[in-house]
Amino acid sequence: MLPITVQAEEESGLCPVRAILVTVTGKWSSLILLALEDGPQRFSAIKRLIGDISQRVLTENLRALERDGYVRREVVPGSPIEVRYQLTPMGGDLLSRIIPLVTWATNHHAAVQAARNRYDADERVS
Amino acid sequence: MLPITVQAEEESGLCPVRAILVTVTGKWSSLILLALEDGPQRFSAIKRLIGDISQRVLTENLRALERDGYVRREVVPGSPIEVRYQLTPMGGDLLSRIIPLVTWATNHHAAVQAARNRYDADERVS
DNA sequence: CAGTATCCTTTACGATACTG
DNA sequence: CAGTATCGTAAAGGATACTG
Repeated sequence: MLPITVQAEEESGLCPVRAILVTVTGKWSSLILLALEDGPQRFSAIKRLIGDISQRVLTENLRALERDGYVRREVVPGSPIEVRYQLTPMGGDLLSRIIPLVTWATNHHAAVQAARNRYDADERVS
Repeated sequence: MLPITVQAEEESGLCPVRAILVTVTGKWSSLILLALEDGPQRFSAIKRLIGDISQRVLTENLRALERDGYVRREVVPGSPIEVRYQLTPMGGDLLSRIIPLVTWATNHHAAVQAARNRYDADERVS
């Protein structure tokens, strides 16, 4: 096993590593980080890239990512105003560990789908 | 940007890669996979390793992981019965992409905590 | 444009009790 | 031991309307 505490610490909330993973492994976080891979993007561009995320939830997630230091938010004054989001160095570093996972998923989604179909077929019988 | 569809496909549900990521990036999945890193474990051992997961939720998550082909469930008859869970080759392969992320989190949790403190302090002022 | 505010539904989860 | 069943709570998320 890795030298990390899988188990949460009872006294002081969560194991610090768990505290990071909770954010990173959220439903939207990795997708948002991915959307910033090629450089800064405006709010609306990120929303368009992901597609099925609501404005409210995107804002929430961007704030959480900003809070953790993965993303920087920059307001360009004007009317209408423009807000750019970009990866910080730490965010880029994190993304470089997420990308292998996404690549893996790209290469294995057929195998996973097959496994699901097999499982569901067996379920139907039993 | 990577050659994957960040955006969901409107017609047929989700982009297949997204369909994998939803499971993989769940709150518990990576922890369960991690608990199986060193070899097969019984249900109760996994539960003890993670600590703060309820029996119901652990069962649910193990079933999902089994369905996707990452984990194999094996019942050893007897009384009381024993159920072993172990990684499949595909599950082990997936875990090898998750571990760098966990290692990264281990090495950066202090920096993230500092970023959070900074952000929260600024919030208090504004 | 980039949010905020509000409402409402869905999902995830924990706790507890029970069983082969 | 390894579940299943049931209940209740809390968090996540979608939809819509409104604003500097």
